[in-house]
Amino acid sequence: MRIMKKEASAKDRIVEVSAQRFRRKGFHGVGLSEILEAASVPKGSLYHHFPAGKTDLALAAADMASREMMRVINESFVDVETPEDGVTTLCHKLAKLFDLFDRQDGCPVSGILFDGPENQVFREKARSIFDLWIETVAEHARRLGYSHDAAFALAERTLIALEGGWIMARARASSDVLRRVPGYLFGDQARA
Amino acid sequence: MRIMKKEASAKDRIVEVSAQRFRRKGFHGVGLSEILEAASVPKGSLYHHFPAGKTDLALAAADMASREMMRVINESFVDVETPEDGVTTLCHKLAKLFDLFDRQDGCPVSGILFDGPENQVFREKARSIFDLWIETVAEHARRLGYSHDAAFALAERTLIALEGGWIMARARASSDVLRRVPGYLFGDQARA
DNA sequence: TCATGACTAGACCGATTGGTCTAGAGGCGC
DNA sequence: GCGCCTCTAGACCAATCGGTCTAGTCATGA
Repeated sequence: MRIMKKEASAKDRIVEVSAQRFRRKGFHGVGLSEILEAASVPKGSLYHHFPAGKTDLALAAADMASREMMRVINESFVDVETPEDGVTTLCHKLAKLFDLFDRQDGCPVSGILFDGPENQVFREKARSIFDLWIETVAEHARRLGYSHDAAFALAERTLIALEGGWIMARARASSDVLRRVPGYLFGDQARA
Repeated sequence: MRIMKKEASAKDRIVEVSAQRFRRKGFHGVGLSEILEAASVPKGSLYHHFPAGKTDLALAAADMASREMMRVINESFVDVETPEDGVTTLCHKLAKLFDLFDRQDGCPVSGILFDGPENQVFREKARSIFDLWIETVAEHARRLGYSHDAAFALAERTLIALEGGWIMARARASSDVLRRVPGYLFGDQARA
């Protein structure tokens, strides 16, 4: 077993690069050769760490992306007094991240898992990750006083809007629409 | 020039099959061979009608999908008295369509155009199609009494929620969430 | 010090990819 | 009948795909 990781293990490098590339071009849009070259890892290493190949890699990349998203969600709810404030912060954080990645990247989960093989496994993975995100937001809302059902509704509403906003942002190569999401979720300007 | 189209021209068949397959598996997830076989069209015909090959095909498929979406939008606003009613009908129509296609298909535009080549053309196409949809919904809202800005906000809000809801529906292989969208857009249950 | 196992390295493979090219089928105007 | 032109038909191509396999490196534990 390896004791010291010099900088980042080959395994970690592969997963990170994969997540990055999949996010931008989707599962089938990236070849293993591109990933391996960018990660400076030979093919043998890939199949040592991920015996099932590209499929394993995609699942691992999705997991990593999910963990990052969880971190962003939880950070957004630190020191806020209302769920609305937390959700608003979350939207702005994601907008900032979107800008950081050249305004080109989509949601990692949908990018990785929806154009994959017809594989039921991929769909199920996407479902469980989305549910995890929703449940996490909902828990914060409950902690801040929302009822069980209202918290779930707020959380699902939020993630729907974020995913949709993400798509729009990508089409326009602009994060503006993501920043408008809190207004759409909570604003009262909805009436004529 | 051809006078009579027997059933559907080879060109139309290719586009239709392409749109169908791209929706489910994304641009890179489908091979030309699969499309050609399903459409019963030889390779020569494809490159006669679409000299630029798969790229042309994707753009044509996106256009066709967009036209279908426009039809659904316009149908949803026939004989309704408020924009809210139209949007609600639209959500339910899309949910029904989603069920019709085995609960597996994503939004055609994002599926076709986001995992395509890095190509700026694809992104721009996605943008213009989404803008068209939003503007169409907005026009209906204005016709039904909304102010210019309020109509745009409602329309953008709606399409964001629909795109996001579509993703969630796909992950869960269930259209339930799409049917909840109107409640999320207009309901007053948002408070704790 | 040597054997072991984790990991690297990349040559190699068949299959499939998108794309090109030539040949010919068939309807139309003359 | 003839020539034209649109469209069909599919053989063919290089490139790339994901995946396998063998050889070798290297740190570790006995």
